[in-house]
Amino acid sequence: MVRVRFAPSPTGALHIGGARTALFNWLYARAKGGKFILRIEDTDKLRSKQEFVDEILNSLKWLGFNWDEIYYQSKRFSIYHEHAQRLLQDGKAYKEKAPDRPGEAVIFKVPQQKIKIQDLIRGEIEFDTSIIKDQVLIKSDGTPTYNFACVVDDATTDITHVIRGDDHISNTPKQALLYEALGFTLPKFAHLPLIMGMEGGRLSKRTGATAISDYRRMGYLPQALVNYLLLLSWAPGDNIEIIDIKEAIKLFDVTQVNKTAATFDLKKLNWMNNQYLKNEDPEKLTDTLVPLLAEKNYIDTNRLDREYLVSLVKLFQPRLTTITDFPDWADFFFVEELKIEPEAQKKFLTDDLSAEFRQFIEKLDKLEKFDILSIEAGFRELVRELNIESKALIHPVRVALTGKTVGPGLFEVIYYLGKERTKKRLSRWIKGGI
RNA sequence: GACCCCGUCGUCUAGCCUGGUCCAGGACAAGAGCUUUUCAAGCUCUCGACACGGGUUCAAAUCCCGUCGGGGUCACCA
Repeated sequence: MVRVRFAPSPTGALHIGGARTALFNWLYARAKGGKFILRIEDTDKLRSKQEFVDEILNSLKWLGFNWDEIYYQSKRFSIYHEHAQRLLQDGKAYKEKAPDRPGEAVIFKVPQQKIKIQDLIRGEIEFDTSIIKDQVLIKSDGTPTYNFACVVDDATTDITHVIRGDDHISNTPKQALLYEALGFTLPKFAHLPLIMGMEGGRLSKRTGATAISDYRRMGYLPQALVNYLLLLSWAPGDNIEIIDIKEAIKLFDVTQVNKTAATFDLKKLNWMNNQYLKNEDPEKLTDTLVPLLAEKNYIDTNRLDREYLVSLVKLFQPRLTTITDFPDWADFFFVEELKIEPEAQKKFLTDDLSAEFRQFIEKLDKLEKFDILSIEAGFRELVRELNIESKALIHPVRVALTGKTVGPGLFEVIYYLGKERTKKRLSRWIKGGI
């Protein structure tokens, strides 16, 4: 049975690169009907933090990567010592006391040989281990080193496929030597290309947000982020780009993953997010929006007109790049003190439109039905009477009502704003009032 | 520096393994237009790449070699 693992170190948040590694492991496990195992590499007591463990686990859950087993390296120290002892007894390792350190370290005698690694993605990679110096297995404070703990864990938890970042290629010969020395069978390896930042080099905080939780906070949908990550170094074929995870499980094949490092492109992620957002169930979208709106005091969750809120969400849905665009763009529906963008006011509300606005209000008052079609009919009629272009009045009215030059169709805006609020906002620009 | 990995439009990629159907296809971005009530969406179009040089071959993006370029690793970090 296929058993893969994702082994983050809780010294920081789960980032884009880690998430992609987790995704490919998870996909492989699901595709093969195997197990996806999580291993928390918390041997570094100083840098590992519980908050990061929580953060990583939450991000993984949010992305939908459910795991079948979880291990903590900090709870397995006796296992590492046991295996180190074996190597000591076999004469494959020795102890050494460094002058400036308290205890003794266990060090692996690295055999000098040529070693060939079969990589599922890259094929055969050959190394000459004579340039590798003896490796510390157990540090003088008793904690295992990364390479040692990694090998012992992968072997004792029956990992069949090690799918990890490219940056581990040079660890592979060291680990292979340890497998041999310990008498373990070598798993299969697949080294994923790294994800680079737009400026070249590894994706880093300088280049933009790297933590998955940041993307969540910024209003990205987990499906969109996963879909985007999926397209980095892998393609489902047939020019498919938007693909749901179930379909991806069917099509995924590690051996078809690219060898080339991919650059993280926020613009494409944004496009992807919009694609998912406009097809998202409005009810669900409303659910995620409610806490955000409550936080801004835009709504009172105790007396919420949900149906009304859902219609507002639908109004903006095809335009959203991120979820958080909604509170920013739809603010005028929720606040009584309308903020008018200075630029917008300058552009469309400098001329005196008292007469036009007054007549529009009269039209609205005369409407038999206050619905979108009637509002538009009334508006068109007025424009005809005034003998002006529609847009000559549409733009100023939009700014007066929303404070912005961009937004949904004006007649929908008026309908959902309601007659009273519409009149009130227009009358502000009428000299001498209504 | 040594060792290892990689090199198709600005970016993500298809094609490469199994040479010809590729004067290289799709997507994002950019630009133009349609629609129009702004923006977004949608639709149409444009721009744009096989890193370079040698081979092999009737034929190379595809196979081989070299060069150059990019990246990674060289810790008692993980």
